[in-house]
Amino acid sequence: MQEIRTRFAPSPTGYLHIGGARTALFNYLFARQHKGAFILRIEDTDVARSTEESTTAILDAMNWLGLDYDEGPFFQSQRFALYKEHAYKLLKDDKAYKCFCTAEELEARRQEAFKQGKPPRYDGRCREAGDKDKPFAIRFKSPQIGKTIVKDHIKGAVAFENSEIDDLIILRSDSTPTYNLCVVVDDATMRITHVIRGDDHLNNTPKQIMMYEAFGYNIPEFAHVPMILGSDKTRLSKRHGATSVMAYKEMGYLPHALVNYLARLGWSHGDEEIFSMAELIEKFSLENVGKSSGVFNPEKLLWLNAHYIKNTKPEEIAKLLRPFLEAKGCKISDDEKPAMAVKTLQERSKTLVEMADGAEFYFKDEIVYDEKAVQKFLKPDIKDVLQKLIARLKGIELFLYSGIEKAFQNLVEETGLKLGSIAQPVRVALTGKTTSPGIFEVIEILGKEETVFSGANARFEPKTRKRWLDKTEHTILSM
RNA sequence: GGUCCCAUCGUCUAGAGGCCUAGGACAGUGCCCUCUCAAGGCAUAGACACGGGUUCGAAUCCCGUUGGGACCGCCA
Repeated sequence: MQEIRTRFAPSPTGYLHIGGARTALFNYLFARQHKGAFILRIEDTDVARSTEESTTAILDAMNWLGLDYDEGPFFQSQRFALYKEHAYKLLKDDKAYKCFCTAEELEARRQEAFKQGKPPRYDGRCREAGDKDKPFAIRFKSPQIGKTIVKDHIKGAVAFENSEIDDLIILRSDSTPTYNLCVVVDDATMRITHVIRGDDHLNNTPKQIMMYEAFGYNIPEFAHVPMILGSDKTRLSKRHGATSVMAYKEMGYLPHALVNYLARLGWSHGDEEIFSMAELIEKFSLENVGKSSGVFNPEKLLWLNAHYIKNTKPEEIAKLLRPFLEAKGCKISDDEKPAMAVKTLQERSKTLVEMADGAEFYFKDEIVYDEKAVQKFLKPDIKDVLQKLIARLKGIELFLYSGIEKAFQNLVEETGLKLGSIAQPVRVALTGKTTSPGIFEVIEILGKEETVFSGANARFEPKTRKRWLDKTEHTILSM
């Protein structure tokens, strides 16, 4: 049984985008499932547009997504000799010819054809031109009779009339190779068995098949996956929001949430929605990739992200959260507190950015008070109750959830107040906001010292004071 | 303009001729739970683009129409 080999072949002209990531993922899954090899190839034959930064960005993104490759990255720019050799071989075999038309002439003819509403095809005029003492490009002499059938794992058999396919340039007049030549040479020499790529390449495929045949190479299997569209059903672009994979990292997404989302965009396994990487590798199949293009739905991605935030160990989330907290100026000393804080926020955060916002107060000596919240909940008439609460909290030996809860309950019984009318002011006093994790857990994590002290120092005047006061500063509640 | 691809709820999709009064998920709506915000639970609304065939029977097969998309480069 032959080894399954797939490849992802981005061109380094920008960051890794959502569509590319999905193509990479499908190739990765297919290779892993068949215990084959996943190869990364950088298609940088267009020297003018390719940049090293793009290559790095793509590598970073793949690494973040967990798409590790077995071979590569290979750079086409380092294989020019090989392509040139192939082009000249075809020339020698009379399967290609020199074209002396200039780029300008070609462009003018194309414009003219468009104007007349005709297909802008090359007319093959240099096929019989022979040799001239002029600069030339090399064109592939594509067979003009018969049909070429693309047997595609997703689209089925797609037939093209050979007469519709024109002679494409494989070697530019500056001796650099073009895309179609490179892909064929590389896929053949790298022994790629399955070419899984976007269906924008479907129309190129017959040309490539012709070249495989001209070289006498085996034709790989093809699978053309449908495009990803934006909400208006046009090709996904920046207009529709973030398209860069790494932008999602910055927005606080978990890599596996994106992976899971991308896998389910176009592929399905019955009614299942949640897949671990291991499950994806086990269950993925090209047969279950849909034929139609799909709209990228940020809301569902967000839901998946929330799901994984909820269902990942707090310690792991804490690790991922750390840079987000530090970006907000939080100083993280120990490892225990972040994990505890995370635990209280997992059910209420859809992204790590959101979680960092919610966790900020745990880690800052100074918190920002929401003015409206202060005015609404920290009224003087609550001072008395707060004072009583502080006294009770002070009396707790083991400062844990159950004891704290009991302190509140006792106070509720004693004062006849509703829990809410006590909890809300305390929440504002401790967090500066009206929304937070459960107040008992907040108090437990903050600890006795900080709770009692900041509770005592809670603002009752709309000044710009922060929660944590220096011990020497005066307190509003006299203690 | 030519070639090619595609077509089930708003979105992702299940559906391989009878299991479909079309299932699930996200988003929406309502209720429950509740110290806030969430999460969760329950319920609800919502689709086979259209027209012809084939068949006892079609979301499923065929043809056409319409609508979307991709490609037509000395870009990849």
